[in-house]
Amino acid sequence: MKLTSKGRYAVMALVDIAKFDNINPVSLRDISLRQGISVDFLEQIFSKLKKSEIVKSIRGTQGGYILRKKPSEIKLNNIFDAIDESVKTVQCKKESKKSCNGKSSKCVTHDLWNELETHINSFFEQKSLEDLVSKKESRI
Amino acid sequence: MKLTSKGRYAVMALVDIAKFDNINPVSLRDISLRQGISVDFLEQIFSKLKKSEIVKSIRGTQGGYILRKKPSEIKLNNIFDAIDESVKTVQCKKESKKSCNGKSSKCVTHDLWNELETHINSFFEQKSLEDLVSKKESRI
DNA sequence: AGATACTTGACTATTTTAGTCGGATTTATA
DNA sequence: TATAAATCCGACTAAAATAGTCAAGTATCT
Repeated sequence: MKLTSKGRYAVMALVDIAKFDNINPVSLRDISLRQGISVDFLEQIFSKLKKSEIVKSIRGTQGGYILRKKPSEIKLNNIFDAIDESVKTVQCKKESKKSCNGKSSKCVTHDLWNELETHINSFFEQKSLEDLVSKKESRI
Repeated sequence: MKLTSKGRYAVMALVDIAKFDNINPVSLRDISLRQGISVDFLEQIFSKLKKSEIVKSIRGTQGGYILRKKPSEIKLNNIFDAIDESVKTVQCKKESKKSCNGKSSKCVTHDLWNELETHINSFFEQKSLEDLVSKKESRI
């Protein structure tokens, strides 16, 4: 199991924006320079973040991106969902009851993977951008 | 983040063995038929499980694999470590203090990923094969 | 001897990842 | 109004990882 760059970058970029107020838009170029991520790649990521209404874009000179919500209201799972990088432990989502791996009976570890998925997601659901900006480890 | 087939299969296969006592060896062919995983692929996986001393092999007719320890002593993290499928949230393992993503300062989300890794691993460290064989949800 | 099963290592097709590239549109400002 | 700075959009691609397959060998039981 590993985290993809896209997921890591998305969070890094949003933390970067959150740190610089939510009044002035932050350009991808600035994020690129500060975080060391290519502008082209950031564009791809932000296209999705925008569709999911996590950020708002302002075009033209002096443009950039602004968070649509307060940092405390943006949870990590919102971010991962937006860029389609959510946790996937099993393939059989559609016909979860019928077939699992081509076998007719539910696979022996089916419940386990669901549990794992829930466990990881609970982490993402608790962490917000705010937790990352203020490095106080507010929750314990 | 997603779980690979190799990881999923490894656990499925070991649960399968655990279910059939630890006295008679279980052949890969049997596991293959019951779990729907190709024998060739299982061979790859078991080669590693053997190296990590999770299973013992018995060659020849009526041969197969046996667990080396009690199901309660085989934790999921042992399995994932064995097949080299552990959780990886950051690349910068070696020089964790010096550089992160090519930048000189520690990246803004560095601590976050370590936390995530710890969180996921704690799940793997608690779950043993026994928990999966006896579907009683012993914990809680 | 023959069948069964593990052992080993190389090979491969497909998919995913991690970007890059080109061109278009929008907008502030000089 | 021209220009520069930005977002927007879609196609493209090299490299790596995934998910196996394949072939040939060795050990062991009957």
